[in-house]
Amino acid sequence: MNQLKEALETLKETGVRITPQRHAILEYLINSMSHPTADEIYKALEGKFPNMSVATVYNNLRVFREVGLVKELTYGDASSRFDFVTSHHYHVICQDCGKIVDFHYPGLDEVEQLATHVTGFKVSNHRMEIYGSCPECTAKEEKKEVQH
Amino acid sequence: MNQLKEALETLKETGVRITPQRHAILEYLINSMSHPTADEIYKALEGKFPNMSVATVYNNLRVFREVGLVKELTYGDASSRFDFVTSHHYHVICQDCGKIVDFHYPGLDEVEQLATHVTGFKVSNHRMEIYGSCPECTAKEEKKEVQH
DNA sequence: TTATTACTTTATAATTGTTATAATTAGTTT
DNA sequence: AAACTAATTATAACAATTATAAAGTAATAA
Repeated sequence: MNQLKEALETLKETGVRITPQRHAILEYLINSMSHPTADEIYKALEGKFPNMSVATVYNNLRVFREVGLVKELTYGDASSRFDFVTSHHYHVICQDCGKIVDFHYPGLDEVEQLATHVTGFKVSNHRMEIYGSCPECTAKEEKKEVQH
Repeated sequence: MNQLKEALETLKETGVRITPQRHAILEYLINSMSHPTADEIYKALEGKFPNMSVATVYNNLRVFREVGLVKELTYGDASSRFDFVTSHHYHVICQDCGKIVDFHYPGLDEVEQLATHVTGFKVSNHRMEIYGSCPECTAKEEKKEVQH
């Protein structure tokens, strides 16, 4: 149940030192139900750590990613978003407002297997995202249509 | 058969002017069996168009994307790669050398439908990529193992 | 304890992919 | 041809991220 405790345990096991900053970043990632950017994390912890550098946030997010605690979701020019890894899930992303909603679905093992077979790759993982318009944005769009 | 001709036809239909630069970029995208970055395209066409600006490449790739001729694959900080849209296919990406291989697979309509149902989003499309190690890199890796 | 070493954070500079801007050129429409 | 619109160029700006060097902190060894 206590994800933070488990995460800290993982850090210990992998020999990653648990600094106050790391603790805080992890805690924030777990509690935040959103998928924050590095900058959002940085700003959120400004109160607690007035001297913390942005680089620290980036460094530690990378550390967490390498240990497998955190997933990085990249979007070209825009900021990456970071997601504390819990169970296997995908993301549904609103193309209008950028909102990200978790979407639980069994892993696409079949696809991985076929890809292995067809390409000869040693497949390790995959990424899937679903794009569309969230209910709120869809509603707004329809309102506009009516006014025309 | 002639993809370039079809693409130019699409441009005409959508009222996008066919400039020499656009023609060349499209041609390069279609003939290149790789998935070039904007910069690669820029460099490849330097000979033909010594005065062409990088901005032109970016602008036109955006135009092509908006018309649906081209797909943009974003990777966080790293350069986007651009893929001329042919039939529906996915990509298998080597995490060691970055090679991208096309992978034909029926669209994941089922997943989109479920996402629509569960999240209330108006789903328009999805993105899937498979990551792993290509045969060449796997071989290299195994060679290393033996030497240890 | 003290000395040594390795890790971490901080502050800042540098890098890089991409976009915005303004001026120029080319194409279209009247 | 004149007026208008779109496209290209050259350059500057921007924003996300990373590299670097200095300073701080913790772990280990003597």
